[in-house]
Amino acid sequence: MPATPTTAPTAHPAPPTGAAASRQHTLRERNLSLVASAVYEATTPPSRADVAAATGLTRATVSTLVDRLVAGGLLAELPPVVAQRAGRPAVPLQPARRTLVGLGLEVNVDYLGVRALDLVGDVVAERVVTGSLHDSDPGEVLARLRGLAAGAIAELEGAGMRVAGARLALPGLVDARGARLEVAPNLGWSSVEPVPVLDLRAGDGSPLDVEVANEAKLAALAELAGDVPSSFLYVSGDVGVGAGIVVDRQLFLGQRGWNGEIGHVVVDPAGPRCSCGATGCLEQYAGKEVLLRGAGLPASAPVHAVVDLLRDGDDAALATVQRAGRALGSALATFVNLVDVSTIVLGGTYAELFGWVGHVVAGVVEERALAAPFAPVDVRPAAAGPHAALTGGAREVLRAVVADPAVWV
Amino acid sequence: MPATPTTAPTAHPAPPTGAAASRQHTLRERNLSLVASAVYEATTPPSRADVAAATGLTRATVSTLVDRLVAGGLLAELPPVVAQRAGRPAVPLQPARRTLVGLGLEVNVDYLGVRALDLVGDVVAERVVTGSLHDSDPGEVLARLRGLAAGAIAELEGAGMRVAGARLALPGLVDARGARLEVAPNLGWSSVEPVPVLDLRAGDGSPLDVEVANEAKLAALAELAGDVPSSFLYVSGDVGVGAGIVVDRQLFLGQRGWNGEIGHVVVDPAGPRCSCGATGCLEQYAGKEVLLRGAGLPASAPVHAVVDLLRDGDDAALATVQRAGRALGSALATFVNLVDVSTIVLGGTYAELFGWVGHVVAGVVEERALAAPFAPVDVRPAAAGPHAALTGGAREVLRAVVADPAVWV
DNA sequence: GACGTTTTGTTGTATGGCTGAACTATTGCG
DNA sequence: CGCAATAGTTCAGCCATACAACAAAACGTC
Repeated sequence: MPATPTTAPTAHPAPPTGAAASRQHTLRERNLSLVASAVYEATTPPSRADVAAATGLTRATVSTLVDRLVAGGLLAELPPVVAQRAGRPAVPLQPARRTLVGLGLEVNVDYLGVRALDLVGDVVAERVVTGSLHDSDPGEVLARLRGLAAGAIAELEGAGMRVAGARLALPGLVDARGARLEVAPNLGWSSVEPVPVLDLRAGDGSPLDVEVANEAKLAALAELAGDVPSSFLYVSGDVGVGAGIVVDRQLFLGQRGWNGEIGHVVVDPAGPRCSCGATGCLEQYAGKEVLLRGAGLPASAPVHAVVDLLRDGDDAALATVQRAGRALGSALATFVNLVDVSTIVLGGTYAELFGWVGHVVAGVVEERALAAPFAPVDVRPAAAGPHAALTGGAREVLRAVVADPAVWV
Repeated sequence: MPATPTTAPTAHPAPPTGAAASRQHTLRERNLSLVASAVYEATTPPSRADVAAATGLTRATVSTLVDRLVAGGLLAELPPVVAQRAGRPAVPLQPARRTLVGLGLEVNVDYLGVRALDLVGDVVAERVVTGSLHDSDPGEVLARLRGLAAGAIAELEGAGMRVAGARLALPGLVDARGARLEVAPNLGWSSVEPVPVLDLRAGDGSPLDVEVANEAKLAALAELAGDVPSSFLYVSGDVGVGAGIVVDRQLFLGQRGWNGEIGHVVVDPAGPRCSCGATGCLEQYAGKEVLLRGAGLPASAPVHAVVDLLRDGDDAALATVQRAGRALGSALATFVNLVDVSTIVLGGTYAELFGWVGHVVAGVVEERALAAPFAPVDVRPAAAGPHAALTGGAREVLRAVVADPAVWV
């Protein structure tokens, strides 16, 4: 720019505005990513010709790109299927198995764990340890997590796989660069930089790419593995209530990745006081501990205990869950009005209680969402299993690989 | 020369299968856009060498690209300034004046109008007609707007300018393609397709690229002309209350562009009934007509009348405005928690009343926004003048031109 | 005021990556 | 068995950029 602040005149300084110049090399990187994505996102293993048709590239170009990806261990050729039509049989392509893996890490209030996924989505390693981490010591907990992760990495590399990186899910506010946890109220952590503490390394000693992210956001990404629309809202119900916004299969993060804090939406200004200082926050109606206590159970009981009470037709449990459903519905209607998505995925606690809260939430949302008459809002339970954030974190690493495969070939 | 309908990505969500193959031609288009943007966004007219340094391209490449843009009427060379240092003096580059223009159109409750901006941001044509359009007939009103626009287009083309396209701002829900207005409660319109009704054409008869968008969102874009951070929330206070979310200088639209409907956020479930069917919506506390009536004025009075009362220390006006400020603050805190931005720009009615509502809003937001302790929320009045959506619409057209200049050279 | 220095902008020539068309490979079908 | 159909490969051509040398237009300095 004209008055370039501090640019050295000699070297190749990165452009300040983020948009980089396109050279021929850029072109190849983009098309490499395009081809990788086409294979990665296809429902049936496509041939080179299929990829060419899907991307608009010529078969010649696709061939060279595919060859490179196969050599780099990102794609694999399957044995040619017996064709039922004329012509040379196609060679189906698939993401490679057991070559590159992504690591999902998580520290949450009730457990900590590691999960590794390869490019086809298979879980190739997993270690989960349960136990309360309420008001725990970050250094001590992260050291334990480091142990779990190091074990998994050693096991994976022993089996000939490369670890592409890791994502650490935490139930709190994480800064923009994915380096620093500002605060996680339910863990009792604040101002923690977990990456250097974890200090994860590959077998050859080279440091692993590790980034921290919010738990609800990574859990949202786990849903993308299943049959879900390209835009949705994921609500993670636990002790706190968080959310992830996915638009066009991509996380929307806002300015600093601190969006989706639905737990502190005002449900009723005259409601009970919340730990955040305000009154009538959603968490005071639909937080896990409030739900448990409302059903007459200790705050540390498993959610399944509430389900048992509901099955028995317990009045207190039913009333509490309905009250929570109405509050959640009201908050979600606000969310839908402000963010505009037509699918809401209820995860965590709410997935378990879906049979009892689902229709209550859907009813209130339908009533208050402005766009509902034109596009009804679909409320559904989460499809990803337990510890969804682990899967989401691992998937996120692999997504980054597919989005920029040049580094790995 | 003809106003070719552009396929450039506009303010609306891209189709799902976005990524296209990159060929050499793509490369040139991208770099052309990069160079155009560099000049367009620079604070001081940069030289070719400055642009090369900023983009990372070589001076040779920048030269050929700039030459093409100059020939196409997107850039202009300024007379070389007398250099105060050694070396051949640089030729400063600027967006071209009076060559390509963007058209902003608007139909709102109190007025309709047209405004044309050229690439340097000068207003080169304007026609605004005031008068109530409450419960008006779409066909009749759009015919009047068509007259205004056609007059402006003829005037501009008479002066040798090309019209690149137009954006029509409407106070309601607009569909994803920017073609159809679903509903605009305060106009009493629903299910309108304004583009064929307007049927705007260039002098040679070729159809103009016209897209419809929400008024608050286009008004938000108008703020980008001034000194505003790259991410902010714009709130447009009028009869209804809408908002635009800008992240990284780009509108965030959600799945279908229906986000930001803050007017129907629940402030108090026990509050008054709203026209949308629910109770206690923000609009019932901070809508323009509620404000006016609360101050003892007729609903059709200008906002300035309230300012006069406030200056005189009128108790009813003061109480009403403070109540509105608290409600708005509460809704905005929710917004900030859900979307994560640290700057709130108050526009429309609230810009005029800023001296009285600003600190009230800021106080409530600071209290309820979860991230406030780490990053205080800045609440400020809008900088763009009246009818901001007109400016925003025109700017949006020009942004699309700069983002894909290949069509216009 | 001639000359070296510095910075800008403009020539060439080289190179990398994609296209398009021709070619080979492998099947089904009559 | 020959032909049509489809998949994948080879190779010349093209296009946009990089790189390097050069021309242009200032300043500084003795």
